[in-house]
Amino acid sequence: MQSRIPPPARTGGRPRNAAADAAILESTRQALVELGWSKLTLGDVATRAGVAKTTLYRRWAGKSELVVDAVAELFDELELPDRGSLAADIEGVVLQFAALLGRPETKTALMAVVAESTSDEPLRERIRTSIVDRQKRLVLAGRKRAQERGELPPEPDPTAAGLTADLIFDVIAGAVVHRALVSAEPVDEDWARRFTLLLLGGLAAAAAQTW
Amino acid sequence: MQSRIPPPARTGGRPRNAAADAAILESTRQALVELGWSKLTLGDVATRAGVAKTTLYRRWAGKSELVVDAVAELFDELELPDRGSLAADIEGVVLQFAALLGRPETKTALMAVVAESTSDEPLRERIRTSIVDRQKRLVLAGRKRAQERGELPPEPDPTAAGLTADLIFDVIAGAVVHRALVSAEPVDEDWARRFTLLLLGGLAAAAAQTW
DNA sequence: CTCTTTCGCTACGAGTCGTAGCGTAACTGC
DNA sequence: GCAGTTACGCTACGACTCGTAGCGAAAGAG
Repeated sequence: MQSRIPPPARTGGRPRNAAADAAILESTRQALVELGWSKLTLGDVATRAGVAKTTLYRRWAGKSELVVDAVAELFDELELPDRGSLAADIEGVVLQFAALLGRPETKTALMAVVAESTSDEPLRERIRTSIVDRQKRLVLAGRKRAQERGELPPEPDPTAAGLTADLIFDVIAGAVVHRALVSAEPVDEDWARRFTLLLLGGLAAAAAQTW
Repeated sequence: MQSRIPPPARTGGRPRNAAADAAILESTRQALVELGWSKLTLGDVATRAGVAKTTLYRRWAGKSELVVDAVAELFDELELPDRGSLAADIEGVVLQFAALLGRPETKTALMAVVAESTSDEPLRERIRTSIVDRQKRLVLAGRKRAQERGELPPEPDPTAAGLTADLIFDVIAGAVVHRALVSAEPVDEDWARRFTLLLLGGLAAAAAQTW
């Protein structure tokens, strides 16, 4: 599940040190904070984790795979508490994304691995399952909840529903990422409120508030 | 304007070869296509451009700065033809962004330099003025045009108007980037149409179409 | 006790980085 | 012209990182 290079799964032999995995991933995050993506070296991570460099290469294929696993763990924390309304739930999602993207280790790592993935299909798939899908869960959960509340109509056509969900996910995640990393402006409660207003009601609603 | 390291601007001395600048930037884009960001080396770019490696270092501080300039030139092409309505103009912006992000050289470079900029403030500012602001122009022009058409109300408060413009820009650019690079799905006319519908009318309008 | 796998360690060739030093080329002002 | 100044191409260099190979020792299974 975690290691890119799985143990041979045969019987017998010395088992892998599971604690080393945790130490390596934690050291990776720490190195990301202190050095950033580009200056992070696997040799340095190995030293921090107290393992040999060769052990690292026996478990992960390279820097990208290791970093994806290291930051993916942070996305496990994502949840979507029921805040009572669709608008409040959206703000909750936005603020959770923002909190994760605010961490220095995710800031520098996420964009870098996505950049790598543009010419590495297996890596892209790895990112999708380890990180992206864990975010998308929240969107799907929020929509389901809104439908149960009657805030959104049910969906007869599952194909169209999937397309719309993908669209909404790209809009939410994309906007937060762009705001946080490209514009480099804070994603605070005020911004989340205005974004939610725009998403729910469109440009007309946003205009009614601020113009 | 282009070179990160400006010529001393004093009188006398041999002038810089301007043609070399163009050759270097073109070679950089070519190398990005063939090698991608991570495998691109300055030595390789210098060889392609037919200049010495030292010349490259005399003009640019490093890989990030060079690549930013190389891809920034592509963003000069951005324009916003009047398509007659706000909706059509938005679709035009989306498709123009998508066309740029579809190029392999921008695909791999944009995310990488943004990742670098998370721990390099001057680089971030450079990206802002060279790339981001050239995109934002289109959003501002589209809004102005829509106001002249009467599709959007005028804006008395310039501060609030600026905040809203920033918000809309993050939503549009973020969604397109996320769709194209993270989700790795095509940004075609169909997607652009559905996105525009969502942006103009909000979730309710999107639901009315597909649910 | 044997077989199997992992681990830490050392060492290595290959490649990249960014810079220094040198001689030459190109342009300006006297 | 001629001196002063800057850009250029070239070579060479130490420092660093990469990913791997080889070794002996450790830890479990049967």
